[in-house]
Amino acid sequence: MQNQSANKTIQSDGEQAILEAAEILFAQKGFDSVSMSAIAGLANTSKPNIYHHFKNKNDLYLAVMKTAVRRSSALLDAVEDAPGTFSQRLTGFSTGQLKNILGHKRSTQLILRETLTEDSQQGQEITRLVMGEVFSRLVEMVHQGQLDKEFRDDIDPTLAAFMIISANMFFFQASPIMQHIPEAEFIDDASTYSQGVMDVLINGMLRRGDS
Amino acid sequence: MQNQSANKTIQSDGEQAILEAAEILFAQKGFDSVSMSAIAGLANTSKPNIYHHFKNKNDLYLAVMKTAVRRSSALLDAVEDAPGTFSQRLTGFSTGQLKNILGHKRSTQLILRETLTEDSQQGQEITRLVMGEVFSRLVEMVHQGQLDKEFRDDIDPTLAAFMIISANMFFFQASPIMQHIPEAEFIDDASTYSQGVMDVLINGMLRRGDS
DNA sequence: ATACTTACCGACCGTTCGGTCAGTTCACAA
DNA sequence: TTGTGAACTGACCGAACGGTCGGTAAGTAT
Repeated sequence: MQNQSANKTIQSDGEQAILEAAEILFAQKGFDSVSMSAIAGLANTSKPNIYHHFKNKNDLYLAVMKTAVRRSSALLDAVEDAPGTFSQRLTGFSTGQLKNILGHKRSTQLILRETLTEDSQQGQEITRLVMGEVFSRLVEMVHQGQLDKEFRDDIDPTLAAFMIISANMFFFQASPIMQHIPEAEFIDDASTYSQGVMDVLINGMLRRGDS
Repeated sequence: MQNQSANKTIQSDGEQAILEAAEILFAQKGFDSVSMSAIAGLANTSKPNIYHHFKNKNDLYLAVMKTAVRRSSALLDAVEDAPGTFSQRLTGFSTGQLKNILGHKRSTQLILRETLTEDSQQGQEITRLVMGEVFSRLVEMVHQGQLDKEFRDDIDPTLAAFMIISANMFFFQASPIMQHIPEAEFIDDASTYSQGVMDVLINGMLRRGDS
């Protein structure tokens, strides 16, 4: 038992396999619906070996969440300081976030699932952390756009940011269901969707009399 | 054993208590995290009595979902054929839906939870049903607004409808987390939120040169 | 009174759960 | 070669799970 209580820095091969298997299963079915035996089976190891690396089921879950968060917030920095108008930068940020979400479906599902369970104090804190990060950057960007007289002054920047995030998150969440609703073709093309959403949103935020 | 397999028409007092307890717990923790004993305890009855009314745990869950859906779609008809511009009607519809969501948090949480679990074929069908209902009406309303030359022609009505729903759903879902983010004051006032969202959205959809 | 049905319950069953224990394998340092 | 700690495992534990059994209490129709 080397590094426990989710203070990971270096993982062995076996530990990595356990984390991956756990992430897959936890994202698919949720905490309680996944047994340690199932994780062990998918990771091609034994149940006691999991307890050799993690002190209990909850500790394993937290470790999975932490790696998910780390991965999610890593890809965020790239799109931040692009050039162009705030409309363009905002659109870039939004499409980037959606691409990020769809590129890490398991992590997203994991985090999104936490928003629906009242208990698990720790899980909600983690969620708040990763959500708050994206949120703050978006709010700041919108606010700068207002100071630059590009966006209307009478809209709440936090609300605008929230709308962008909600459009992306709900797109991900509702995809499997919307797939079966024939009218919604946009669900199959994330970039078209992102484009359309930001078109309406930006158009609604722009000052009148600008380009 | 009288009426089983979720083909309910009339419920006795005891059965109603079981359904209510089950709805509360299922919404709070999810299917697998709730034990039949816990439901029996909350309903002030015994576990075997639950099996007298429902043939198994899954049947009970489906029964709970059905009553939730019935309640959700009932409150929908009121706001449909209001007078006014399409902008006003759309705003009314949206605020009505959000009020409906917040007035039936347990049902909403139950349905929202189904969107995150891949299995449970039946549950997803139910979700698709109740979501599709709202969705269709919204799409039709936006489309009419376009034919009336009130809204831009170059936006996808299904996408606009989706954005409205996503704003409402994600508001509900993210509330407990946004509560702890100080910048987001709008989270405490649903009607202000709804107003702000629809302001941006409608503004983004309006034809230029109209009032 | 009798017979039948419905609502309900204590006790119990087989199974699976999270978690433990004693012990093995193996790499590597002394 | 021996020692040591980390990686790993089969067998097992008490507890809790979903579900069943036999039976009771109460209403109701005959």
